[in-house]
Amino acid sequence: MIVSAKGRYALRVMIALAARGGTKPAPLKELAAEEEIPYKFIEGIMTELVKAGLVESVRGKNGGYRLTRPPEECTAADILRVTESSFAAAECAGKDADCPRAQTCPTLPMWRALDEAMEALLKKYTLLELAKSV
Amino acid sequence: MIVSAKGRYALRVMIALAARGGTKPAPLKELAAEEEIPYKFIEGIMTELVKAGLVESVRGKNGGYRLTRPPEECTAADILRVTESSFAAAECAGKDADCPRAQTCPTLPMWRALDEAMEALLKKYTLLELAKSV
DNA sequence: ATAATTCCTATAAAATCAGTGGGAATATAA
DNA sequence: TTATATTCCCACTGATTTTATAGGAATTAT
Repeated sequence: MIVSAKGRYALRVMIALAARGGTKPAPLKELAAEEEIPYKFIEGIMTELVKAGLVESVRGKNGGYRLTRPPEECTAADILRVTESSFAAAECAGKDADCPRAQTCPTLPMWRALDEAMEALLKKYTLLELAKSV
Repeated sequence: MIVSAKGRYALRVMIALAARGGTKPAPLKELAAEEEIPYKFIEGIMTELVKAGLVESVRGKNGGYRLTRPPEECTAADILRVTESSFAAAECAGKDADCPRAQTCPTLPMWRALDEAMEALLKKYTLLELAKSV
C-alpha cells in the first residue's frame, strides 16, 4: 500500500511542466536534472504519459514534452492511474476481478469503498494547485 | 498501491475468528483449510497478530487462536497496520520522513491527506460488520 | 507416552521495482 | 549535408520484497 517511485517521479515531472507554463516543449534532460530524477528511468515513464495522452512530445532538436491540457484539468488521479500498475487497493477489487470468492467475499465492499475514497481525494489535486507552491 | 496477500489473509483469518464467536481457541489448521490460506504462511502472520495484541494463542493440544477484543472493537485499520510494512500512501509521508525535499515538496500535503482518508475509512470497518455477511 | 498444537529459524522461488545501456528515428540548425 | 539534440524502442541487470516452504523445538491435553 504505497505509491511507487515511478508514480512520484511522474507527478514531479508533471508538476515541473505545469510550473513552466507556456507551450514551448521542455527537454527531458533539463526536467530530469532539475528534479533529480534518473534520466533513463523517467524516459520510460514519459512514454507512458504520452500514450495516456497527458503530455505530448516533440521530437528532434529543440524538442521535448508539454502538457496536452491546462493544468487545472489534470489531476493526481489521472497521473497515478497511468503509473501505478495496480491503482486499486486490492487487486481482487479491480474491474477485471476474477477472484473466485468475489460473490461472498466480506471484504470486497470495503476495497471498493477504499478505491472510491482514494480516487475521490486524488481527483481534488490538480496540477494547477500542486504547482502553486513551486 | 495495493494491499498484500499477507494483509488479505490476515483479514480473512480475523473475520473467520470473529464469525466463530465464543472463547474456545480455533486451531490454525482448521482456519487455514477453511480459508484456503497456505498454512505455513499464515502461521507467521499469526505470530505478528499476537505480538500486536489483536489475538491470543493457546499452545498445546486443543490450543489455537482467539480474539483478544470483542469484534466491534477491532477494525480493518488495526489489522492492516500490523501486516502492511508500509501503511502510508507514500513512504516519504510517514512519520519517520527523512525526505530532503519535505520542506518544499508540493505533494507531501496530498500524501498526508490520502493517508488520513484511508485510515478513516478502514477504521469504519469492524470485525463485527465484516463477519456479518459470513 | 502420544498427539495436537503453537513457536522459531532458515531457506527458496517468484515477482516487482528501480535503474542502466545501446542505439535507432526524427527534427532543427549551421 | 552534416552535426547536434532530442524522443523512442528494446533488452538487460541488480536489489529488494513478497510469498511461500521445510524442519523441528516447545508446550499442553488426553
